[in-house]
Amino acid sequence: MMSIKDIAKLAGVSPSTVSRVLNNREYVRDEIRKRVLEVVKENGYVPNNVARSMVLRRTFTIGVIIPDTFNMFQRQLFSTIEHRLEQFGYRTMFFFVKWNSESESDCLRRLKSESLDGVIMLHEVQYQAMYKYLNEFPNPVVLCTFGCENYKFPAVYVDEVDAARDAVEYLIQHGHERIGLIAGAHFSFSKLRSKSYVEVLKSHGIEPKPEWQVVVPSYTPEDGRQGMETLLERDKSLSAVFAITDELAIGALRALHEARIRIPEDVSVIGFDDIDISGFVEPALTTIHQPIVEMGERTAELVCKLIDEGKGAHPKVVLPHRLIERESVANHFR
Amino acid sequence: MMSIKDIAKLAGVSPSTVSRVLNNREYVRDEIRKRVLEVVKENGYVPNNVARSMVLRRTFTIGVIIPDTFNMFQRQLFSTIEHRLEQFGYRTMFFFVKWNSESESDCLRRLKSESLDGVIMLHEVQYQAMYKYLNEFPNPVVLCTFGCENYKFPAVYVDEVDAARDAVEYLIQHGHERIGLIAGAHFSFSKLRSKSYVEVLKSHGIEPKPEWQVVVPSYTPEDGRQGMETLLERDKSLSAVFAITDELAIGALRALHEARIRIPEDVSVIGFDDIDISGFVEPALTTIHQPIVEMGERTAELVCKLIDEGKGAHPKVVLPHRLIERESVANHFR
DNA sequence: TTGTACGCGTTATCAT
DNA sequence: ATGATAACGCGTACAA
Repeated sequence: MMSIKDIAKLAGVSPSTVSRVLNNREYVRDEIRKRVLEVVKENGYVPNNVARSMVLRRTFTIGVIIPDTFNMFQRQLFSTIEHRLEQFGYRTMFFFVKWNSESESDCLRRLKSESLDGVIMLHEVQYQAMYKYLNEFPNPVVLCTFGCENYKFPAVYVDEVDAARDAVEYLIQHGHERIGLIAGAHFSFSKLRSKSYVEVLKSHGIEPKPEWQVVVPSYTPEDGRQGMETLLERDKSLSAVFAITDELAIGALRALHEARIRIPEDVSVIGFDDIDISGFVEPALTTIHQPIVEMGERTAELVCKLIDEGKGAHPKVVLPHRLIERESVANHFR
Repeated sequence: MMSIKDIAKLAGVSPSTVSRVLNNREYVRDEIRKRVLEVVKENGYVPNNVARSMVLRRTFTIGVIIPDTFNMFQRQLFSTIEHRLEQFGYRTMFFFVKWNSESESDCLRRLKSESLDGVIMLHEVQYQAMYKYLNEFPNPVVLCTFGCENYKFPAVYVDEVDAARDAVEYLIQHGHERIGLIAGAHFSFSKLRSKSYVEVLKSHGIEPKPEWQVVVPSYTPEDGRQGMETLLERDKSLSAVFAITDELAIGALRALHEARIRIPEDVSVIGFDDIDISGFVEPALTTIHQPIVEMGERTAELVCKLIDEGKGAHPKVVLPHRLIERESVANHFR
C-alpha cells in the first residue's frame, strides 16, 4: 500500500506538504498543491485511517449499540442514523448485544478498545456496568428511543405514556371497553406503555383485569401470535387488543385469522411503531406512528453537535407521535 | 486513557512483557504473568485497537457491502454474518451503498482507506470499478447471494434458476396456467428468476405473454402492490402470480385484498426468500426458502478461512433451497 | 512557504 | 525470561 511518503517522493515534496494539501491547510503554494493532488489522483492514494486515528486520537467512529435481534423498527432507525452520521463524516460501528450479562460485558470490553468519538444506544441494556462506564465516558453518549433514570444522558424519544394513552383512548372512543394488552419483557417502553393502558382504563371506570394482560418474552410476530392465543383462551369476550409493538400486533392478527375471528368486526387490534410493513398486512394496521426518520436524524445530529461543542449539555428531545388510522379497529358506535 | 506503558510501570515490568502476557505468548514466568494480569484487571485496561492495527497491519475488520435500502432478507443475512464474524474474532464494518455511481465511488473511496482484512458483498453493485478494485484487493473478497461473471470471486448462493423453476412448476402442478410475474430492477437474481419463469412456462407449452410480466423499480411491499395493480389492470384472468421476493409478494397480497379478490381462491401468490414475516401475513405465504442463516454463516466462515489459508481458491458454494407450502396457493386440480 | 523530527500505542526483533 | 529499540503512517510543532 502506498503511503504519504511515496506520494511526497513522487511529487518531489516533503510528507508534511502532502499532509497539508490533503487536509486543506494553508501555506501551500497553489502550484505545489496542484502537483500533489495530481500525484494523489494518479496513484489512487487514500490516507490510511488507522494511522490518522492514531495521531489524531480520534477515530471518526460512532459506536451504535443495538439488540442483536433488532426488529424492523430499529432497523429503520439505525440505517437512518448510519446515513446521517456518514453525512457528518463519521463512520458507524455497530455493537449487537444479546440480553445476557456475558454479551453485555463483552460489548463493554469491545467498546473500551475502540476509542470511539461517541456512542449511541438504541438498546436499553440490562446491567448497570455499561451505563456506569458510558457515564464516565469522555465523549458524547446519546440514548435513542428511551431515557435513563440513574444517569443524565442526552436522549431522543417519544412520550411513551402519552402515545400509549392515545392508542387506548382511541379504542375507548370507538366503543371498546373489554380491551386486552400484549406487552413484552425487559424494556422500559413496555412498562411505560402498559402502565398507560392500565391508567386509561381506570380513568374510564374500566377495571383492567389481569387476565386481559399478557407479557410475552420477546417482540417477534411469533410472540404476538402466542400472546393473542393466550388472551383468546382466557377471555373470549375481548373486543379489542392493544399490542405494544407492530410486530406483536402482526402476530396477533395471525392468531385471530387462524381462529377464524374477523378483524376488526369481532376483535379490533391497535399497534405501536408504524413499521413499514404495517400498512400492508390484512387488515392494514391502525397504530401509533413514531417519527422514525426524524428520531434517527436528530440522534445523529445530536452526537455530532455534542462532539463539536463539548458534552456539557444533556438535552432530552421529545418528538411528536401520531395515530395512524387504518383498518384494524372497528367503531362500535356507528 | 491508560496505555501499555502505564500497566508496565504499575506492574514493575517492561511494555514488552505486558504485551507478551496479553497476547498469551510464551517466555513469561507464571508469577509475572499473574501480576501483570492483576494490574490489567484492576485498571480495566484494554489494548488500543488502533495502535494494534497500526503495527500488525491488520484491522481484524471485515467490510460488508450492503444496499442502503436493505430488506428483511438481507437484514437477517447480515446480522448472521456479523455474529459469526465476531465469533471468529473479527469486527464488521458496514458499507451501505445506494444505486448510483456517486454512492458507489464514495463507497470505493472509503473501502480503500480502511485497510480491511476481508470484504463481503451482499450487494451487487452496478459499476465495474468496484469489482475491478476488489479483484486486485490483496485480501479475500466473498460474494453472498450472487455470483460475478467477469471476475472469479468466491461466492455463496442458491441456484436461482433452479429455485425459481420449483416455484413456477409448483403453480403449474396446482393447475395454474395463466401465471403473472412481478420482477424487480437491477439485480441478477431478478433476471435469473424471471428467465426461469419464462422457460418453465414455455416448457409446458404456455406462452408467457408480456402483459403478464411487470418489472417494478425496487423491492418494497409498495412496489409489489403497484406491480399487482398493473397486472390486474392488464389481465383479469390471471390465476396465479410469482413475485420474485417475499416483500413484493406481500405488497401483491395487499393489492388483491384492496381489490376484494380472494387469495388463494381467485388468485394464488407465491414468493421467494422466506423472510420471517412471511408466515404471518394473511394468507400465510407459500414461498421458496433460502437458507439465510446457513448462507450467512458459510460466507463468514469462508472469508475467515481464506484469510487464514490465503486467497488462492475461489470456491462457489451452492446451498439448497426448498419450497415452503403455506396457504397462498390454491390447488385447482382438487 | 516548506522540511525535519518526534510522537501516538502497540508488537516484533534482537540483545541480554 | 525479560528489556530496549525500531517500526507501522500520519499530523504537527518547530526549525529553516
